Parts: sequence; C-alpha cells; structure tokens
Amino acid sequence: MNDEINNKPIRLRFAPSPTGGLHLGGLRTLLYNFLFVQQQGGKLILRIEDTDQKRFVAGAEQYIFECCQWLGINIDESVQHGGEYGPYRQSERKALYQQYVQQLIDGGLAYYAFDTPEELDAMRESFKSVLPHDQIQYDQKTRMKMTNSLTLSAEETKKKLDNKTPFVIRIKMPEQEQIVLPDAIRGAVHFDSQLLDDKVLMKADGLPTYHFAVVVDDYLMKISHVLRGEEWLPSAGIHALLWRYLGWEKDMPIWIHLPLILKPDGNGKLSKRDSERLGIPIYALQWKDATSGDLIEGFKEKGFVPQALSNFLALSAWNDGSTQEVFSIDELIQKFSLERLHHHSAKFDYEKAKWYNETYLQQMPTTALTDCVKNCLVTKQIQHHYTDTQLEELVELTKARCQLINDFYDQNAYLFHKPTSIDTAALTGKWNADKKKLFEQLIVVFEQANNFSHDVLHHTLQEFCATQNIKLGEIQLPLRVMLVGGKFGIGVTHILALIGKKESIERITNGLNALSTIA
RNA sequence: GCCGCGUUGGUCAAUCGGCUAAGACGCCACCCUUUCACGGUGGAAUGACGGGUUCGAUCCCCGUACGCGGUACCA
Repeated sequence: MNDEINNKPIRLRFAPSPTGGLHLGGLRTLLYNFLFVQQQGGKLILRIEDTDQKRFVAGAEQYIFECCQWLGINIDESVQHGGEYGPYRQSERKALYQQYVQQLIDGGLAYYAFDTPEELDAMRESFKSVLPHDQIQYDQKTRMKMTNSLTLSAEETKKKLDNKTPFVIRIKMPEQEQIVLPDAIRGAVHFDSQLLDDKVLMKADGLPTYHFAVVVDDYLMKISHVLRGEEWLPSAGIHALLWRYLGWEKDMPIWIHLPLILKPDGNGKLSKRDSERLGIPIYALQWKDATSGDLIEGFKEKGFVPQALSNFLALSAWNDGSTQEVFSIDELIQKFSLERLHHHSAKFDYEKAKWYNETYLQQMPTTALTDCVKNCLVTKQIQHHYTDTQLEELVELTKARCQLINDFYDQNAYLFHKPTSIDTAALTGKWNADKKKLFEQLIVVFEQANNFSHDVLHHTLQEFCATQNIKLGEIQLPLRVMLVGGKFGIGVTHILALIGKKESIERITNGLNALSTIA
C-alpha cells in the first residue's frame, strides 16, 4: 500500500543507542519494525546510534544482537550482518555528515556558533528578566546576541575557524513558518518554527547530534518508514525541516510514532528503577548494570519463552479488531497493520504478560517444555536423579499450575527435596494415635511393595483402606502433608511414584515424628 | 511556563453516529476436586468535565481538567 505511493522498496531501521539494556519500549519498537518488514518483504536495518561517546556502554551493542536472536528477530543489515549501506555504526560515519552540514551552511540554513558553555549559561541568566518564564533558548530571539557566524563578519569567522576555536553548527530556524509532520497514525502534526530553537547539528567533537544523524542516515540508507517511540514526536518537526533543507523532501520516509509503555503503578514512563522496585523484568535478557554492578533479570531469566513475550508486546499497542489475543509470530506478520496501531500510552501489565506465558507453556509439546525445564534446573543447580521420562511425566502432571518455566521448580520443590517443615496445623483435630498406627502399618505395606508405579500404588492404597475398613480420603490428607509439608501439590500417588519407595517411607517416618507433637 | 500527544471498568481494550458499551487480565462467588492448581458457570466493575453539531453522540467539533512526552554540544 505505502510502497505503491512511494514506489520505493520497504526498508526499516531500528536504531538504538548502546547506552544500556534494551528495555520493553525499545523491544516493542524493534518487534513492530520486524513484523512490518516481514509482512512487506522488506529489509530491516539495525543502526547503532553511538554519537554520544560519554554515554557509551561496553557490551550494550552485542547485547542488542543477543536480544534479537532470542526473540527470533531477523536483521538484514547491520555491523554484524553487513550490507551495502554501511557503516552501520554512526561513529564510523563521521566523515559522511560533513558534506551535508556544509551544504546547509553554504545555503545559509545553518551557521557556526562559538559560544562556550559558560557564555550559554550567562545568556540564559541575562535573558531571565526580558523573556517570559524560562523560555530562554538559542533561537531567533537570542541568536543575534551570541558569538556566531551570523553576528561575526566573514573574516572573523574564518579566523576563529583557522585558529581551531571550538564550535558547533546550528540550524537556522525560519522566522515564521508552519512545519507539518505527517504521522501515519496521528495525522498531520503542526509545529510553529518561531517556537523552535536553533538545534545543534554538529557538536564540538565533530560528531552529529541525533537530529542531524537520523536525517542523513535515513536518507542514505533509503529508509522508507520510521517506526520509533513517541518521545521523538516533539523534535520530528526539526527532522522534517531538515529533510526539506537538504532537498530530500520527496524521499522522506513515512513517520509512525509509537506510544510509550508506562509504569504499572503510578505515573510516568517505565524505567529501570521500576524493575528493581517492583521485581518485574523490563529487559528481554539479563543486563548487568555497569555502574552499580547489579545484575537485572530479564524475561528469559524469569522463565518466559520468547514467543510469549513477542505476543504480549505485539498486542500491547496493536490488535486486529477481533477478540483474538493469542497470535503466532506468523499470524502477527500476516495480520499486523500500521492503521491499527494505538496512539496512546498504556501501563505495563505484568500479570497479563505472565498469562501469555502460561498460555504458551500449556500449548508447548511436552518434550520441548521438558527441555526448558531441564535447562532451568541446571541454571538453578538443582541436583536430582529423575530420568528424562520421569521429567516429562512431571511436566505433564504439573504444567497446569505453571506460568513461568521457573515455576516447575518453585511449585514442585517438594519433588526435589524433603519438606523443610510440616504444616501440622493442617491436621489439627484430624490426627490421633489410631491414625499413627494406621500409617505405621502403611509403611509396612510400602516396604513390601515391589511395584511403586502410580497406578499400582493407587490399587495398593485402595486395598489398604479396604482391609482397614476406612475411606481413602481419611489417609490422603495426612499422607500429603507428610510427603510435601502442606496442603498443596499433585496427586499423592503421583508424588509417591516420583520420589520413590525409599524416599516415601523416609518422609512418612519423619512426618510421624513431627505429628507426634499434636497427637 | 511553553510546545506536542493523549483520555472507555483496578489494568489492557472493542466500537469507526443507533449501546441493553464486546472480550481479556486481575478480583469475588459457586461447581468440579477429600490438597493445591487447571477447568466450568456466574458476578461486581467503565465512556474525565462543560458546551456545541445531529432525530440520535462513547464516537464529530470547541473549550476546561487531568495524564504523558519534549523543552541539552543525550538519544
């Protein structure tokens, strides 16, 4: 549809800054970029926006690729995949930007500014009395009072440049002009150039700012659609103006500004702090914070499968208009549409995310799920002697109660080690010396049993109850409490079969000791 | 302050002028189950406010309020 209008190949880019872990919002932007590209048969470019060396974090770039891999997101062009529009790291494109700023300067659309940070501060101070509130910025109201190539003569400017005086290059905002940014989901967004400041295009270190680099790179990389976060909308007017100033207006990509993901509670954008504060993941994969040294768990470490995260994320700012909520990646690719993207922010609902994961776990083939559980047990360093067949059996029996992979251990810990305490209160009033004798006899029966499988045990218990002339229900609860420590868990005969004869007898014996205090 | 974007239950949301306002998560109750879950059935719970436009506004327009974002030689 859009490709026909523009008559140009579909090329999208995801352009993160390597300044830390990739959080939920970035992940979702990445996912939407991917879905659209897959649907349209286009290309997805991953561009590293590392123009701020001060904020560079080692490892952040590699981490982004790892997230893509875990989520199954295919990148066509990047520092790792290559491509004909490289380099794909902005710091390596430094020389490329030069000719385009020069073009703007020659056209009188940008200018050199020599003001030092101190002079800028002084300017802000001095204008406090004449300008309303704090709308003091480097703009058409103030630029003629500053040290720049607009106020200096050509010779003076040349002298400063020859002397290697530090400078930045600023855009010269037009005096009075309506700038229109066509956003595919929000319609035309208008900006008044009079209220916009003369943004820095090139910094003193010779690297471009974001505003200049995106425009140049999106043009050179032939980007057809820009799907990025809403935090860019206020500066999108400047980007649109630059596309025009550089003479590329007819090649301008289609803009789509995605809503933000907000804190689950309270107000504001979801942040790293919320992850720690609420114990919820916000990264796909664990991220080690370089400054604090803290290791922050991601969705993967919490026990999510990537398909569930993708599905949850995809539906957090889009739906197909039906009541369907569970979509495979292929369905998402097929049904995704720009038109149905939401344009308002929403709170992050971790409960819902877990529900998605639960849904995916229930649908997974037992063998695949068992593999996940085995990995989980390894990372948790849980010692056990279960065979693969037994683990598969356990997965089948317990998956209905698991939302996260880790739940297979957390919910079934009693299958891996003896209960640390016995909830004797659960049996108050239901325990006496007669019951104790009953269980002592049961131990004898178990000791003589030569088949400890689940179905045989079922008959064994029934026969035992018949000979004792009691109902099965009378021994079930005490037996459960002795085996697992409380009123929870899967069926008792399954527990007995899984932990085995020796372990079962030990637990009953221990249980009888613990219960002697209430009898 | 200024600029931009938003505003349907506790949360996520459907509707594209006809509403007795879907559905999901969460919550509650009951059923199933001599445990806990799963499952099943049911329930409570929503259009920020004020003006228009219209036979009719959740839906369109204008204000107000509120929320979010931006306002850097950060992205």
